[in-house]
Amino acid sequence: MAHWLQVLVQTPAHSQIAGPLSYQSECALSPGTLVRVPLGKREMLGIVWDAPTDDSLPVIAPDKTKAITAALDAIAPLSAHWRELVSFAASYYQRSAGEVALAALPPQLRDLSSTQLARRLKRKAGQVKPEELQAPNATKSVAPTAEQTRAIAQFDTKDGPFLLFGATGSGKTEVYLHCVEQLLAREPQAQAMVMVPEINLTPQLEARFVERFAPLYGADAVVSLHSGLTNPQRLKSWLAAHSGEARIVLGTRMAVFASMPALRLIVVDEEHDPSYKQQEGARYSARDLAVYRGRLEGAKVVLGSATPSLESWHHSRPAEEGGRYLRLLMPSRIGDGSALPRVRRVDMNHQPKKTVFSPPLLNALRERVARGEQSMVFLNRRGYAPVLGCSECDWKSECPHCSAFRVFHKIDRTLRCHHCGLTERVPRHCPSCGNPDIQPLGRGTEHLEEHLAELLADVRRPGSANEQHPDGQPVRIARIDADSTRLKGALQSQLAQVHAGEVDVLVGTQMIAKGHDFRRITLVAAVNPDSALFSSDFRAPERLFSLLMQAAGRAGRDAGLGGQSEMWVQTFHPTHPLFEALKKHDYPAFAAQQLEEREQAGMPPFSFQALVRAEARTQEAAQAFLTIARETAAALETAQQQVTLYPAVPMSIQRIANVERAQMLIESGSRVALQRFLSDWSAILHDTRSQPACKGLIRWAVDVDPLAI
DNA sequence: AGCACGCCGACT
DNA sequence: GTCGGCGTGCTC
Repeated sequence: MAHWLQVLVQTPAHSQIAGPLSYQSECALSPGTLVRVPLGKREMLGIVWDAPTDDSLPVIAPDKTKAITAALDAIAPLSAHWRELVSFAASYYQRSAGEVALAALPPQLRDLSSTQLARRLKRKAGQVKPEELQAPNATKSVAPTAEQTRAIAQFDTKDGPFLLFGATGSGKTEVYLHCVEQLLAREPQAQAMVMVPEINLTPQLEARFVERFAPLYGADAVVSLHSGLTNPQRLKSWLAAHSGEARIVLGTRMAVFASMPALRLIVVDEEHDPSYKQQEGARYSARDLAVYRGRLEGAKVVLGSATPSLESWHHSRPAEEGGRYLRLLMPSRIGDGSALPRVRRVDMNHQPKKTVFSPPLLNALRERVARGEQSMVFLNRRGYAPVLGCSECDWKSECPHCSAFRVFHKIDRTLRCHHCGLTERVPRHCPSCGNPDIQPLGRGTEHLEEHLAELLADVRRPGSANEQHPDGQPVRIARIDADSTRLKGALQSQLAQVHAGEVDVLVGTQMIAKGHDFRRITLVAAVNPDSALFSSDFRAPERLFSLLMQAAGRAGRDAGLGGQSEMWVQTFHPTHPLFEALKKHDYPAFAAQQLEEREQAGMPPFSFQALVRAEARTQEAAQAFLTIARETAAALETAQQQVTLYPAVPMSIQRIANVERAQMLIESGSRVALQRFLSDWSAILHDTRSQPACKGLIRWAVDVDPLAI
């Protein structure tokens, strides 16, 4: 007796087969079971999916169906909750369920045959677990502050979702630890998930959770899930989470899809961070899915940030005004001496032209070096100069394959395109007119590092008696950016140098603003943050404010030095509301002002957006695809209802690696209306591809709730 | 996406 | 005469 099964496989986004495929099986298999199925000439991993409720099966000719190759029944079926999460994500972000489901599983599960997998699981089961756990005597939990206690008490008595709005250094991690601890103690099976935005932040988080929970539940109770793991490690973590053996899963955005049978708490740390939005394939927001999943599974959700996303802040307005999240406030830094740093604005209109380091900032830096304190200088542009130009003709270092300039890297005398990767040696003469005088235009971190070394060459840091320089040693400057940390482990070792006090001034990109706890830094300077103030991206101010607040949070974390710590901002617009709010460390004021602007302009969170992006050989083909899809959409009933389709436009970087890019914005005041339209429209989008005018189209994709437009 | 089939240039 | 270029088309 053969059974019909609906099976999801990793069907490519643009293939015609989007839904589950029909297979036959000797025995009935419950939904969620992993299977291996033949597809064309290949054998693939599949997941038995729920049959459609209207039992119109099979839709496909019975003689075309094949039998499944094997059922991987050594692994428990994925739960109904997990399947619902996948189905929701697929439909919300306009991708096939198969793509979302299979991408959410550890890659090795796809690669291993059923026998290989069985072997692996057996080996795992054979491992002996330590019988006795260490007595929890080592748990040296510090007494929580009054603010932490209040936040924890609210977490305990309310359902959430919660927005934990806590200043940098207010001890948010301690609150997470407490919430997790209480929850796991109360229920013997309960599991918790804690997400962080970046892989770089997982080691220190893991250390804290292991320190706290390994004595209570064993070392295997805490696992990590992120793309830095090897495939076997990832499979191991995934299986531990899936079996319930792991009580705590730490990870990056991919962790939101971890299979956890008894999930009771999801923490999203630094919830405002753009890294939570996947930027390829299914472009999901792990933060938003965490909230959805929490509601689905009855797990509490805590979003934490010192500078919440305006979406989350808006959602956490008072319930009377329609807020859905509960705001937990922790405004104070821990420790008496460690007040928030004083913010000092330098009006660059009053400085000599082309000044990089204004005299007052330079003096402040010199003083810190002379006192043996550390400073951090921050510029969001790596390389030596963003453009190289000829002084005689109008040649500029344009990339031949992209509509962008190649960046001058003095360190290896190369011109590098940061978009397509093209790297060439810097020409000796202007390639256009032969003039040997080629000038760097603008400044990057490499230049800053070099320039600072010249400016501070005469400063001596305090020497101790046993050193060979009785007058003190010259200043030590280090640079941390994507270039200096390219090699594996380089970031960790560079950070260690800073921590060890072997660096006086640290120059870097936003990489150094995030998360790293530099205790001895007393001055942070943003050299040139103005460009974000007038960016065409309406979220640029939000990102800048968050970045500057985080950078400021790096200063003066050591209680002993906190009193004198400073955040410097060089700007041509010192009275801009963003800097006014920054000076007062007043996120709520900044958010109120931004939300007002957004409401006036009808932008998120007061409207909902989706973007269709097209890539093609020619700009015409990319735009033709979008324009035809837009014109065809007009016939749809749902297109008339509260949905606006804007004309197709070239993307801000129009060409990358000789691929032309265009996009089209869709906006609606109603999330539901937008969703209805998108799902109606997707068939049209797929069909549009075959139009003659779209010849040369390479790919297209929908981005729901895009972060950058 | 893979992996086929399918029809035109430079090689043992 | 073949090896192989990647252009279209299918996969329950």
